[in-house]
Amino acid sequence: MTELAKQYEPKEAQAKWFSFWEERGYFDANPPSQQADPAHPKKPHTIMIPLPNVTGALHMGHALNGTLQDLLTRWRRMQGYEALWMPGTDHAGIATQAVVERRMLEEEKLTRHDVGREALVERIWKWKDKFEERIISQQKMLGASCDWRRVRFTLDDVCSRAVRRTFFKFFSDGLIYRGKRLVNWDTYLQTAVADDEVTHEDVAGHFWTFNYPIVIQDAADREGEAPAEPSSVQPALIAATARQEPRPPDGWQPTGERISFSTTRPETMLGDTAVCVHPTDERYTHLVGKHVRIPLTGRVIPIIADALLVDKTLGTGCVKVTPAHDPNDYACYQRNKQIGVINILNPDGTLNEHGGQYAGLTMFAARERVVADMQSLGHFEKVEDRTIPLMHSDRSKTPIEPYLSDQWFVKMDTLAEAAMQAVRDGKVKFFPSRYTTSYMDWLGEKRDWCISRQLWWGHRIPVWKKTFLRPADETDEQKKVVMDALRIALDDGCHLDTSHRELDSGETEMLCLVCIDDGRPDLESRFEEQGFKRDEDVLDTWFSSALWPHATLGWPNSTENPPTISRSETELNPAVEAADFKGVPVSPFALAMIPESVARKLNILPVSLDTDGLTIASIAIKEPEVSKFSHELGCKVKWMVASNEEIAAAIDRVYSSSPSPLSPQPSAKNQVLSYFYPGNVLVTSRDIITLWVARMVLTGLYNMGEVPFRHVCIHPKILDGFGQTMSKSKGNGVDPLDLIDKYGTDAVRFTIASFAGETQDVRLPVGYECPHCGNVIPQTLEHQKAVPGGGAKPRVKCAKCKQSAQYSSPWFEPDAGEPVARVVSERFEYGRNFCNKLWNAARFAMMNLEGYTPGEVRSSGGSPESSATSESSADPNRRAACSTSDLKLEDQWILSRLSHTSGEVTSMLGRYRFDEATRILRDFVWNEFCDWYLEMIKPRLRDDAMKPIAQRILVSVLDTIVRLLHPFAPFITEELWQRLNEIAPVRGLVAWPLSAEGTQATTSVMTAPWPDVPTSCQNRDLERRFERLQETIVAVRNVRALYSISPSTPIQLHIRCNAGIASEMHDVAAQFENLSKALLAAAGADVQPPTCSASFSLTDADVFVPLEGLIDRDAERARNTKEAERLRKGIESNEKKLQNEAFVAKAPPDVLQQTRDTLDNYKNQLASVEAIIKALE
RNA sequence: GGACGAUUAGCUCAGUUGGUUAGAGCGCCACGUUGACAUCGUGGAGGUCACAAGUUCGAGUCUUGUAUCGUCCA
Repeated sequence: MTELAKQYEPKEAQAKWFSFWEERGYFDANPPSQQADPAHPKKPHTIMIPLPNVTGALHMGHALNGTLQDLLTRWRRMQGYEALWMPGTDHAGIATQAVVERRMLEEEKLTRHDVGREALVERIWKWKDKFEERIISQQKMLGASCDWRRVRFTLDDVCSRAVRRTFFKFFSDGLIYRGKRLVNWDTYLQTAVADDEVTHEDVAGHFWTFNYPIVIQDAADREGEAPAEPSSVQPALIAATARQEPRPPDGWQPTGERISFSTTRPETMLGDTAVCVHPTDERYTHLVGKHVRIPLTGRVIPIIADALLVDKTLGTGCVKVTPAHDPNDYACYQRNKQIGVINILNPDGTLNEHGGQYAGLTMFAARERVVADMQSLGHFEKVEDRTIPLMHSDRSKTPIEPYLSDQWFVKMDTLAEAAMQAVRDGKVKFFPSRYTTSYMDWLGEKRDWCISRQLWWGHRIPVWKKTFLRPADETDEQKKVVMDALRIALDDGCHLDTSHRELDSGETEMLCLVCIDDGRPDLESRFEEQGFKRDEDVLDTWFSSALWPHATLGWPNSTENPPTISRSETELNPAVEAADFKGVPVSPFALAMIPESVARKLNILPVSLDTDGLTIASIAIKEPEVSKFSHELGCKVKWMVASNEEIAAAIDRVYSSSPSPLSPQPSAKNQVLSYFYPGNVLVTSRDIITLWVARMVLTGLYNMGEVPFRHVCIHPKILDGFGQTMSKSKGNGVDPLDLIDKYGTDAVRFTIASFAGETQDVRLPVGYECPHCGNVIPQTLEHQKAVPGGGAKPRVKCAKCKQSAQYSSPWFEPDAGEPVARVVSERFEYGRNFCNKLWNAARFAMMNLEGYTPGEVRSSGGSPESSATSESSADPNRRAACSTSDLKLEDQWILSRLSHTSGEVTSMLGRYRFDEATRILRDFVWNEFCDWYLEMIKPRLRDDAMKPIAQRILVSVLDTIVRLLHPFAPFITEELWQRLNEIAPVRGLVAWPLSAEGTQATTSVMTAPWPDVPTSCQNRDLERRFERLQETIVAVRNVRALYSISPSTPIQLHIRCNAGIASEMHDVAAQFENLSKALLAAAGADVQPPTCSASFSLTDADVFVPLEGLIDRDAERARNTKEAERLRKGIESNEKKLQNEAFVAKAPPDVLQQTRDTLDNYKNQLASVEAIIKALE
């Protein structure tokens, strides 16, 4: 047994234990047939990770989210559940494609159209591989106990099948339709983006007022005839230049009257199809039904009345209507279809041919020309400044254009209703419950879900289409061709949908849409041979994430378990030679965290894990790979040449050990799906309740007939020090690895868990640590925003050492070789200090376990049979039973508190009150176990006769603390568990055994049972007596502090109290000496205060400390006078209450009694204090 | 514009069905280090519970309004 270091070294523990757990398969969760005892399967516990995007690295939000899930998973695993935490990542359609496209443009000046669909997708896959590995390695550094064999990706084969089948089911059930809709068009990415993917920003803009001339048809020519309806598109009328006002169509003459309207987007007038007024607006009623001419195009459009679109009190009371480019106008069009729709926009955001002379211009350029031209034509009235809400794409950060296009939709009415009902029925519960509202409100709108995206990265829509032109006089031969084409559709694996449209020519256009099910490539080629073309669009990324809870478990495959990655697959590539490698020293922590797949790819070999007291381990690595390696792991490596012998030995060692492949598990049933579905709890943040949670419930019910999880735990968000949400665009993100590096994983996890209550979001002020002097420089908004301008990287200045340094920022990589001020946050010292306290408490315990013998403690009067075993008779300290009467006050007290604590922690975890659980544990360990129990047993540990029982209680309590803390701080607890196993492999007390199996400690704390300390250990009365002891000792310490009496100077104690208390005081007299160097000189009712003593009045006792020559009578009198004042105030307020008849009449009896008791206590204490004051005069 | 939440010590946050003198961590002040731990110990100072009205014997807690901040949805 080596003595523990004085300080906990997180990196050593982290390096050792993660691979220890993973190699032994502790993270694996298996269906019953693969469990140790298939006849008595464990209960499943399932958590599906909220899949992170492969867009980039993890941030604090992920760290919080992951910590809580791992905590729950480890806790349930210890409780005996087969606990699955399913890992994986999301392809994140738009986000990822946008990142890759942007980078490609910046670095190679290439657009996606330059490289083509296939090449772009290939590039994105490479990006995905890189970030998926990085994300997984980050999660492992956090200690994530996911079943890593089951890691899924939303675009992998398993998930793809689920997507394909779901789409097919939706399609066959008529829940998917294709329609023209006004969508949010991202002109940069050239795709529709969902409402949820746009942000609203107020920007400075203008509000122009123009007018259109009223025109009527030439009365002379058209008398008595209804005016010809102008066709909606009249390109022929578009003039070559706006300087010359285009001629109106034949027969339309201006009346000289004009109608004024205001707009923030003048360029859209090119797509106007009407002018609209309020039906009750008397200023305009005479104009309704008449027409205006758009000066720039000459097009004639009607004046209509619509009560919903127009607010007659705003502006001129008249608005232009551009159905193709404004959501409200589009809604108006749907009520007034006769006005038609003109789309003036190309997908890239430039004007199309309907823009006439403005075609090819961007919307912004067109706006300037339109305003100028309207002005020169005399139709401009005025312009004013105004802030206008402008939608921006969350992905490309460019302005959104409302745009009319063909999209795919899912009908939401019945699906949403089922998802709402599940919550109403209590099948899904939110924690905290208030989040139910946002879920219900959003689903209640039942807005159809636009699922198509014009992207290349994603699940391609499995619909093939072909248009057939069917002449009005269709011949049999023609009909046969069509029917032959369709006949092949009569198959199980596909579903046909047709729609017809009459053309002006009299022909019928028949659009055939064929959706083909998963696993039918034969059908795909048959349709393609018939000239059917697959839809170009891909699905909204939320479509696949909505299926996550069942797709990852292998649905729709009902006959086989989903494939897992066998650990043997991650063996190194044997085609290597020693000469290829160089040794690189890294921390063993980093080494242990190298993802296996990276190790394989980069040919990394662990040369040595022996630390030899240094935090250095070596790996062998191919030289050209070093920079890549450094980048992949986000850690810095220094060169150190390992000897060839060392490397050769490492290669031998690695390759001579034969891999042990997991045997494949054929099964006629997908047990994984049936066993682990539905999940228990989803842990997520509130901003995706609608986008993701609601949709998972919906698809789970639709595909599985069962909700995907019972509980939804919504945790707070971590904000920066200024109360802003952390985001890339704000530059205020914090990399959890910076914090882990500085404080250790356990400290970060424990602190993070302490944030997770149910009330509100939490602020995390951070600073930069000066690399020169270690001083912390608080982060400012300027630091967050600073980006390198012209090459020079921004720097922080240290107020202490006056030097400056580059700092970690999401905006830039600091220059190589530069000292970097990393992000730190004092708040994590909470967790770090606690870990250190725990470490040292355990260190102390283990230093005092010399000669420990396992033993039993029975309740008083318990059967002594086990003490009759052969070995116990020889040595009374060995396996000897002792009864609770042999236990000291402090032993019984700590067991009582431990029972209370373990019960509370379990209860709080069940309610997802992580903050409360950490607080309870910290208070117990620090304020009770360390501050009182350990201090009180020190004398006994030095006494061979007293030692055995103290050691047994100490081991049991420490053992329980380690187990209770394991889900919060896995690494330190494993380290302590292993150390404890060396010195005390058998632990536990009979009254409360380690587990049903016995008292032998498990090989890992991960697999130890969750503590269930019997409530019979609790003793409220004893705790109260203990509190009196504590109070007295605190009072004595108080005296010492007041009179600056050094702790080594012995003092005397005279206690005036009743006989019962006096007897107790004598029982614990040794503790007065131990804890406060105070000798109990006298205790009893007749104790007289010694002259010149400092005095304290406690609830049931008066304490006197004789201080001959030390006492400052004035100070003592002042202090006691102050105390008397305080008591008088208390007496006054309580008397006032009791004099209040209404209070006496209405307050409940217990409150009344409590008030009376308090008053009595105050009065007694005041009497004592007054006596003390008198004695001082 | 709607919904939800927040406002408590210098900072970051707890505070249960209304009921003693409103708590914690950090920071601050004083004292202390041969003995598990200075990432420590002992003691202390520090709050009109955002504001206003109401309900109640009694309000940090319940109601209404105001202000400020945040998030989500329009």
